[in-house]
Amino acid sequence: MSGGALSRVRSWLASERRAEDFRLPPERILAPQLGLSRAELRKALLVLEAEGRLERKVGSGTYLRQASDVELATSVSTDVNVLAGRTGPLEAMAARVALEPELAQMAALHASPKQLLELRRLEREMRAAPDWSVYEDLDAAFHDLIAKSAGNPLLYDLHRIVNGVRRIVVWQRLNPSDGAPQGGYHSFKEHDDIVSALERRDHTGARAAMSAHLKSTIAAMTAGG
Amino acid sequence: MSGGALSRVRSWLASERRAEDFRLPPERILAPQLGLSRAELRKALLVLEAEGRLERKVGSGTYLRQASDVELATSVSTDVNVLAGRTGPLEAMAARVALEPELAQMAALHASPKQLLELRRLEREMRAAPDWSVYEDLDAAFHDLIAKSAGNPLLYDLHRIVNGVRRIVVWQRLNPSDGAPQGGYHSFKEHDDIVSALERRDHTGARAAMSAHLKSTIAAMTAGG
DNA sequence: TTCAAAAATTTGGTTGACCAATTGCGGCAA
DNA sequence: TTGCCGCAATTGGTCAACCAAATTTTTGAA
Repeated sequence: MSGGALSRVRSWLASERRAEDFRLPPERILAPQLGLSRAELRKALLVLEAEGRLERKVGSGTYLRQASDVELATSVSTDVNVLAGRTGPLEAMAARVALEPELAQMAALHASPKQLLELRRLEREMRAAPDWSVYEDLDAAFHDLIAKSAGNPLLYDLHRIVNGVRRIVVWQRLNPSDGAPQGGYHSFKEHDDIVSALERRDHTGARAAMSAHLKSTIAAMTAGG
Repeated sequence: MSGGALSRVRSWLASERRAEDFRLPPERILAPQLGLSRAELRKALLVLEAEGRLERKVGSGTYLRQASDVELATSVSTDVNVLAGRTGPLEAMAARVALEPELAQMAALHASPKQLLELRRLEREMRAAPDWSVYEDLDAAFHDLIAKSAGNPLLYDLHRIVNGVRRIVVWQRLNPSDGAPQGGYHSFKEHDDIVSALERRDHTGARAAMSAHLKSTIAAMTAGG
């Protein structure tokens, strides 16, 4: 299926806004209206049903689900590759600057002792990473655990999207022959500062340490580092 | 298609982890392995392809795409109803507190003159809203436009998810007989302050005005307002 | 023996016929 | 007149046959 049928059905849905219990015309009628074969239409409907956008009942019809609310977000692509494709490194960083200081602040208040131990362990393993790919895995896990420790499920989900996008953007720039981060790599001390602030339960310190870390990362990126 | 075929294929993929260029067995071979008809398997593969998980090439085969990165985000639920179901009002506000001051700051730098005129128009219409449902529509559009004006596609997408969740959470609390916002409603002045700062291109002022607006909203919520 | 073109095979994609589930209408009994 | 049941029509779902694209093998010429 080319994306054509799916986008055509989406466009049609957007132009045919109805109440949330809107019943679509039968497939055999809608398909020719949209210039599609019934099979093509069915594929698009299948994807939309899997997205939770529609409900299809044999013998009854196909119904739109809670259109006004679902539309608001279902047009948001969570295909991380698509998001990464339209996100530059600095844009990804801007999203991190928005989310991660807030998450660090919340983590200082909510992290469990076990989570703090794990963060300290990850911080140490990053210093010993044998190459950049291992370092990046550990770095993503480090930031993911901070986000999880914050205790806000919605913010955690948003962070996971951003973390996924960021990883793809970073992988596009990594040269596998670049070896490993050296001992003076700026992030090592910054990660230490973050974990120390979390351990002290210093929420403003944790926020400041995370902001400093991200700004330092942006500076290194814009310096071509 | 019951969810059975799709989840069966997902489980099989999870147990058969391979390198990112993993080529799946041909449909005619994999279907009987999974106890599915070829048609059932094809529907599951279609959904997974739409999610960006797979790439299917006629005459060549079906390939897994960047599993380690895609997995990071595909387990994130973007069904706004599901997200709303596990998000309380204060948690939704925490997500807004993280995102919207940053977006307001960026909007002050990037908004077009046309977008500023539209924001001013929305701000005025909100003062005249005949009931809460109209007010909420305008309010969502107001915040959506600020997010769009910021010029960062990833942050805009994140905001749309949050805005969708927030709308559902708010609708659960709205009593339709509550009438309309009164003339002294705190948000009226706060929206004015935000738009004024944007018009002045005052990015720190815009950030502060948005923060104040959100804190005021939280205070009203926790006071039972 | 090697290389290029043609043929055969393999793979995912489409189609019309038919199947399964639901709805609505008409007829009949109380 | 009302309620229930059976049947036909309608709706989405499945299937085997066939189609389109890519890959592999075979053939023929140099």
